[in-house]
Amino acid sequence: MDAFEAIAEPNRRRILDLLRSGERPAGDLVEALSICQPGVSKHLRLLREAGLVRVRADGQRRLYSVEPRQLAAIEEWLRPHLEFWRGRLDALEAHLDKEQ
Amino acid sequence: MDAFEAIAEPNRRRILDLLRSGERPAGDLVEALSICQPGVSKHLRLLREAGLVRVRADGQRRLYSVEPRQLAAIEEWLRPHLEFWRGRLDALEAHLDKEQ
DNA sequence: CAGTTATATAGCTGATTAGCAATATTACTC
DNA sequence: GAGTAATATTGCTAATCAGCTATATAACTG
Repeated sequence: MDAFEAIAEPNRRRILDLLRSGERPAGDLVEALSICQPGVSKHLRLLREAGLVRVRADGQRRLYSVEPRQLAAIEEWLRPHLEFWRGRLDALEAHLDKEQ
Repeated sequence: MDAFEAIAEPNRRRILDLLRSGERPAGDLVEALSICQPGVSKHLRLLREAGLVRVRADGQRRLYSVEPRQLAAIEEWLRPHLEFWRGRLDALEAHLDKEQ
């Protein structure tokens, strides 16, 4: 699963949101997510395989944290689209200003 | 299907890429995509339902173009993540500078 | 070592989906 | 109106996936 598919699922986006405040044990995420523990574990695995999170062991717990490179890859796809349209909006505004 | 799911599919991202140069008839996209015509048509429908493209009729052809608002919505989810990590990298650099 | 806690995996089910071939629709042309 | 071109819809199949329960693994605690 690539990063685009990984962030298509709301619970996985929520996990990434929760990890924005720093690394957290899997249990924290289970509490926050209203799906069962194995479900969260599976999402974490997919996120890891997509390169979006990292794990390290801390005793019997696993601490997860965001791996930002793949998020940057998504932004790299998105940026040209946004730039193109930002340009269009700017041009429209300039046009309207001119008409006043 | 929401915008996140819509851009999870490579052919749909490719369609959006192709539409960056302006509106195009569906047939152009079929030629570019190496999947069958009904397949492209279905992707276009999903993109439309996700609010990512717009259509207008031109005779027997349908001209598709990008609708940027939903792409902006994706960027809005993404931005805080990128900002957070940009901040971390900046802090790291400052730290390393200080140590020299 | 027995019990407990934290997390992962396996196995299942229902839902969704990407692809195709075939057909329908709509508009244009003669 | 008949034929053709462009696109959409239908109906199918194989694959994927999110969720669950049950079970396994691994680490800590007495």
